[in-house]
Amino acid sequence: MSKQEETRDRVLDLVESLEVGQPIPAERQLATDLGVSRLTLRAALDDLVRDGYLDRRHGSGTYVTEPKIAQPLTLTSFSDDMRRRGMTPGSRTLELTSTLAGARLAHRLGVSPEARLFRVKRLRLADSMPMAMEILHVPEALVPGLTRADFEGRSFYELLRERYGITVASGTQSIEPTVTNEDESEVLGVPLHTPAFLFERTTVSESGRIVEF
Amino acid sequence: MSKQEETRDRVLDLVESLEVGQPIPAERQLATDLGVSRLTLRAALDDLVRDGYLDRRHGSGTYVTEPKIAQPLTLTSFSDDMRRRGMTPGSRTLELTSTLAGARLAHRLGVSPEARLFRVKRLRLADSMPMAMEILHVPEALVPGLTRADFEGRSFYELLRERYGITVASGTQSIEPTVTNEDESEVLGVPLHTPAFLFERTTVSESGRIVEF
DNA sequence: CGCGAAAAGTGGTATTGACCACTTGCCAAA
DNA sequence: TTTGGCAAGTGGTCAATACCACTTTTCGCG
Repeated sequence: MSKQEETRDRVLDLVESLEVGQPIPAERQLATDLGVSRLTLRAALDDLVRDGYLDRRHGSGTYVTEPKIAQPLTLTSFSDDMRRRGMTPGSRTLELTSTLAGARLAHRLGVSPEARLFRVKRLRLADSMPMAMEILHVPEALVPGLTRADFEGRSFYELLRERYGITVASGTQSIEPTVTNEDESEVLGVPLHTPAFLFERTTVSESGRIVEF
Repeated sequence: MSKQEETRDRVLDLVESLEVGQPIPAERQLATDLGVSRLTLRAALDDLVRDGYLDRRHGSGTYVTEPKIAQPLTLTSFSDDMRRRGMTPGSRTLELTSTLAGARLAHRLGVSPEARLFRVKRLRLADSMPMAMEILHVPEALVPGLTRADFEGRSFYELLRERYGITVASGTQSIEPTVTNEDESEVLGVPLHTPAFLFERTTVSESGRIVEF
């Protein structure tokens, strides 16, 4: 964890504790508060601005932006979406690990930071062409005994319903532009820094439990 | 012109004078050579790496990459391309100015740096939706008396043929990913830093003259 | 009281110096 | 000759400082 990344997270915590439209402390002030140089802080802020959390105004200050909502997309699975476009969906599971939730994810999922989560990294295919990379976080308690094979050839939502009796009730999805990093470029087979979209989805089950992030 | 941009251009000149695969001087060396700080130089190099001119290798050096060729796209105009996709093409001319060629453009177009060029900035539409922004550079000598209206409602290639008797013989096009800057975001009506593709096209007329960049 | 200039505070950029992480190639020891 | 480690050179990161450009606020002058 580089100092810049650590700073980014610390600032993000601060940002989320503020109201939308409120300014964050000045760069010089915040840098000394966090014990880092202004350069490092600025690099961290650059990230947050790029990710849409903050808005810089030269000569004025840096402000918390409204949460990115984008389009309130209809809640569909990737599988459905691709089929509608006349393509054959598929997926390949790159990684299925068990991790601790940690502060951020725990907050978003509404579980204890010590709760264990499945972290699933999937490559989504359309007509056998890599289309997207997906990272799911699901509390282990909700889907005990999940295995890698469970993800092949079916929608995750179907799996939830048929095997665990969990019906998806609602969800919100945000979408933001980004560019692929090295790892992503490799698995997707595209050049470095190919533009891509980052989807962030939170799904709530019928029983009110947050299922997926 | 900020120092960083100026540095970028100077390095780009250097890069284009080197063979593909050759390393450029070390950052510390190059920075003192150009009389700028290493940080400034690095910011310039970041740009060039992002644009695909250079490849950094930690602990080894920074190397000139192969020229971006992408797909040897079939030579089509935007108009044709859109029609093939079942959309109605259109364009809006945002800007039509007369400029001096300058060193870089002169080299690419094979004209004198003092030659005057038309600089045409067009917004390309598909079914009235902004799809792309296009900047053309055409030597004035080739298309005397070009006006803004000439660009509306027809392909630029058709215009060349019908009015000036210039038939496009061949062309090369490269494509690279980028994100929109502030100006582009505004005219295209998309959020800042939306991923986009940057097309770079050089067109050669039947008589061997380079027409467009 | 109104208004314009100045001042203070903000982000934007650049410099210098230092240290770390990684790669490469040389050279001595086996 | 082979091999291991070490040293030099590279890009990657961070700190401290300074100055510039812009915005907002303040305050004095009319």
